[in-house]
Order: sequence, then structure tokens, then C-alpha cells
Amino acid sequence: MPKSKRLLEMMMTVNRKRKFTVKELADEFGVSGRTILRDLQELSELGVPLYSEVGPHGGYHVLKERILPPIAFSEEEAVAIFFAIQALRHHSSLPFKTESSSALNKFYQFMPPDIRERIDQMKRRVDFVTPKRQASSPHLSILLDAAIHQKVLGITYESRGQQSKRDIQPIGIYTKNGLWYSPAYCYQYQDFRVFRCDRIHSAEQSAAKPLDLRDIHLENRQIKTGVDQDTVHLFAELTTEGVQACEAEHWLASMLHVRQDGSGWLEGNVARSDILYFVKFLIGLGKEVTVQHSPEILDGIKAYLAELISMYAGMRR
Amino acid sequence: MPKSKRLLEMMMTVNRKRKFTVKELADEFGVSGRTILRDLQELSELGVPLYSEVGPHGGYHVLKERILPPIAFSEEEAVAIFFAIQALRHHSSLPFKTESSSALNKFYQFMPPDIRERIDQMKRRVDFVTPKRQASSPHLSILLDAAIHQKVLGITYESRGQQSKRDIQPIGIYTKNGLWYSPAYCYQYQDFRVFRCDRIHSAEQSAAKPLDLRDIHLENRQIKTGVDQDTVHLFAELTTEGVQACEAEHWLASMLHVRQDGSGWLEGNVARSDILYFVKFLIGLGKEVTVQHSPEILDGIKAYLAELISMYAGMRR
DNA sequence: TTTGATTATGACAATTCCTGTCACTATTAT
DNA sequence: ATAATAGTGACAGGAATTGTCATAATCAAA
Repeated sequence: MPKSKRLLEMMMTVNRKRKFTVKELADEFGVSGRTILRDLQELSELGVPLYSEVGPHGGYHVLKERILPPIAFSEEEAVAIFFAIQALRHHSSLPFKTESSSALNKFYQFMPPDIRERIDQMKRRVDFVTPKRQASSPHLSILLDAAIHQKVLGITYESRGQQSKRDIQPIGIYTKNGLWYSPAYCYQYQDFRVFRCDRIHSAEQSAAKPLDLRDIHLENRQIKTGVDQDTVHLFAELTTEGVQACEAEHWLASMLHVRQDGSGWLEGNVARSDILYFVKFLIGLGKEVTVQHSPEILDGIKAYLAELISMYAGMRR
Repeated sequence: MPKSKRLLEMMMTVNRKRKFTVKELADEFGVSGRTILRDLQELSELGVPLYSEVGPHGGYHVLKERILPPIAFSEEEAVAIFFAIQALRHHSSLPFKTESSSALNKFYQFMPPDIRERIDQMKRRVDFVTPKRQASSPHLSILLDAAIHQKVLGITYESRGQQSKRDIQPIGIYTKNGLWYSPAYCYQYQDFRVFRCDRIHSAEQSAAKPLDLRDIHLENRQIKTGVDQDTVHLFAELTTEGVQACEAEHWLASMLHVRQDGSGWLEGNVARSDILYFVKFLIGLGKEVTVQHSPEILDGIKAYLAELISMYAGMRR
């Protein structure tokens, strides 16, 4: 293999295995150790952050910085990526430790000048606004880690002005409108709840034995939750605008069906305990939804509407 | 210069000048044209999308795909970038032509397997939700282009259900809560206005002479709009839960006031044209809100509730 | 039509550079 | 101590790279 190709491949190999010895590479590439040493020095000069230790169990490391091989991005893609990263900056809390600005700088640095110029022109003309909240969510990393590795957390949670202790097992986190939320199984309620992350005042790993929720994640959680519960069947017709409103609600994804023309319907099972929640939500959709089933839900809606009417009727204008 | 370094440098040179001839490069690198030809063929084999034309005015092109030189990103940075791009996908319209999913795929493709694995684990556990509210905004590119290059656009704009023709000179675009907006100078009003991009039904370059707004951009426009709009006063008492629900709606931030005990109230001016929107929203809050003012809003609520009631009453269970 | 600019390809000798080997040294875990 | 590891320098042989020349093909413009 010619050297130029070997170097490129070595770049990737070295990034795959982050720890390796000279001999390993020598065998893999079919060249002598001396050559590998020379190559590694060249990679080093090219900016690959290598670090070596002598002695048994020694060898080469790639420092935490990894080299991305040359990627072919179109101009449009590069610009899009730039603004994607820039949009991230607006979030006051993120589940990653990084300051995304460092990634942004590097990316910008490496752009060819003409793309840089294009970005400069656009920078002050395009923005992705995420409302800045005072509320920061310091426990995102822990929550995410618990969701990935199936751990139970003991948290102190503030709801309705009161602090309470809970044991929860998160299934993920998401941000919406500048706030972070974590759907999780709550051991106190013995059911799934959504927690607002800025209301979580402390979070620690708990010794409790976790459930197996590996198959439950953000996209399918609504399906799984109610399997063994007492449920009623929901069927509701949606106008185009109703569909759009529902699309913004993550937890409805599994119930939402969309037709070609933009309209659609909601169909699925609702836990009896959630009926009131659904009732309120469906009322919020106003005339964009026509609930056809089940009777329980319809009754709930009518009852709630009646209460509202009487509440507003009693009010002087 | 050894070949391996020359190739890497050539990769970048070739991306800088997107059009070049063999002789140019030969001079620049101090090697013969024959060598350059051989090198270019190698670059081609390495994936750089080169295209050549013979004859006078011929030469080499790089196709729109550009090669990004190897960049050193830390693991955290790489993960952050991945999710930044993924978050972009939620936007129904973007001012770039790209499908951001192609960028996402490439990026993912080139990640070392261990980072890929980490991303896989996180993919279904983290989400950046952008509400998909309304119809898409097809004219973003034109608006952005006009903002950058100081052009005047003739648009047809829908406001309060009526279409009107306007000449505007955009100073930028931004997205907030799933909708795109463009602050612009409106020649009809002779003042700055913010336009909702999905309400812009057509946009064409106009021959009108543009103003010099180069120094006005998203960050420094203080010149605000809407002070002179026709508004009504809203005052509504909120329960603790009502407060929490409102906190999730960032567009309410300026109206929302919270008491120590967690309850609060909404107070502020609402444009007449927005009353219906507020009515629907307030109904969605159910009993967590007590609207006390203004009469127009209360009437709106009662009317809408009455419609809902009759809609559901007409339904057989 | 001719001319000149351009890419494209092949052959070959000159030469550069790359590579392996060997002989060392230094460090460190066991 | 011993073995495993990195690191350096020198050198000869071999492999890859390079320049030159010859030759084609294409195309724009004079």
C-alpha cells in the first residue's frame, strides 16, 4: 500500500481503537515497526493528538480529541451544520458536558474562506430562538445516563409548591420551548409521569432494583405504559390544524395517524387514570377535533365543559 | 514536499479555489504538470468530486460537494454536533436548500464505531422538540437573500384573514416556537414590522430602490413594532398548575407573573387579532385559570365554549 | 481553418523517498 | 532481573515518485 493511503487509513484505524501498540499496527498494515513509528510521528505533525507511554501495558493513546476523517459536505450542508450548532448555544442547559462554542469555532476555522464569508453574511440575519429561561436544569446528564443504563434515581421534586422525594427511572429527556422534561417511571405512583427537569432539585443514584425498561423510549412510551392497565379506547377525528397541534405533542406520536390531505385521527388506548388529562387536552384542541369514542371520554368532555360554562357564566362581565 | 503532505494540502487548495487548471497547481506546488495530473486522479479516487473540461476556458472543477479537511473534535463535541443536526430536522422549513438528513447521515457514517454506539444509545433518549405548528414557510431563502443583499421584495401578505400587497426590505429571519418571522422595513407603513413567514404567500424581487439597512440586523434592531396596534387588556388568575402550564409557553413570558406560593396571574395587552388564539389557549387551561378581564376575551371564551357544547351535545354516545 | 489552451495517457530513466534491519537507549510493570 | 514497550540513528536496497517527451483529443476563438 502506498504511504499516502496508509496514512489516511491509519488516521481512521487509530481513531477506532483508541489504544494500540506499534506492533499491533505493524501487523495490521504489514509494515515494519520502524515504519509505523515514522508514520505516527507524521500523523502527530498533522495534528492527530497522540500520546505514548513506554513499558509493559504502555502503548499509544489518542487523546480525547478525535480526528474526523475528511468528509465531503456540500456547501449547503456545511452551512446547515454551522447553524445547527449555533442554535444549540441558545440552550441554557445541555445533557452534554461540552461548551458547544468550541465545536462551532473549530468548524468555522476549517471552512474554506468562501463558505466562511457566506456564514458571516448570514450570521446576523438568521437566528434560531430558544426562549431563555432562568430555570437551569443541572441534572440532565444524570437523568440521561440513568435512562441509557437503566438506573433508578432518588430525586427531590418540587410540584405544586411542595417538595417531595421520589424514586424514578427515567426513559429519556427532551426539551420543548426552552424547558427540559423527563418522562420516567415513578415508583411512588407506580406509573409513568413526566417530570420537569428544572423542578428536580437533587438527583442521586438509588440502590433500588431497576425495572427492565430498555424497550421503552421517547418514541414508543405511550404504547407500553398502559398495557396491563384498565384502559378505554379513544378515537378522535382531527382537522389539519388539529393534526399540527398534535404533532407538537410528543407523547401522542403513537396514536396519531395522518392522511395524505393533512387531516388525521387519534386512535389508541387511554388509561382510565389519564382520562381527565386527555379530556383537558382534547378540549384544548377546540373544534379541531371531533371525539367519536369512547363514551367515557365524551362524558368527561361534556362534564368538564359544563363546569367551565357554569364557571364563566357566574362571572360578571 | 513529500507526496503525502502535498495531497492533503492539495485537498484544501482545491477546495479553496473551486476552479483551477493543472498548470496553476503545478506552479503553486512546484511540481510538474504530469505529477499534478497523477495527484488529481488520486484525490478523485479518495472521494474528492473532481470534474474536468478540456479546451480553452476548461480546467478542473470541484463539484458542489466540498471536502472538509480532517478536523479534531472531542467526543463530546461530536455528539453535540450530531444532536444539533438532528434538532434541525424538526423544522418544517429551513432557509437552506439542504435536506439536513443527508448531512446527518454522512456525519454518522464517518464516526468511529464507539461514538456511533454512544449516539445510538442516546438517540431515543434525547430529543429537541420544535412544535410543528403551521404551514411551512416556502419563501425563507428569498427573504434571507434579500436581507443579506439589501433587496426590496414585493410580497402578498395575509393578516387578519385579508391578503394585501406590500413592499418590504427584510433585515433577517428567525424562528421561534416553530414559526418563522422576518423583521423588515415595510414601505407601506414606512416603519419596521415583523412578518410571519408562513403568512407570506408570494415574494418577488421588486425594482424599488432599497434603503441602506446594512447596519441593521437581528441583534441590534431596537425599533420595535406593534405599539400602535389595537389591543385589549387581559387579566387572568392562575392556579399553581396553571402557572406551570403557562411557563411552558414562552410567548407568554412577558405576561406571566408568579407569586411566592406558586400561583400567579397573566396580565398584558392582546392584539385584537390574537383574541381567538388566546381564547383557545385559555380554554385549554381549563379550571386552572380564571379570566377576569377583558370583556371581549370573556365573551370569546363563552362563545367558543357554547359552540363546543353544542358540538358535543349533538353527538350520540 | 488554424492556432493555442487545455486535459489525458503512456513509456522510461533519474532520482527521491520509503522501508526494513540492526544496534542501540530509555522507561516501567511484574 | 526480565520482558515489554517506545524512541533514535544509520544505511543500503528497493519501491515509488517524478520529470520529460511524445502523442491524442477537444474546443474556443481568431
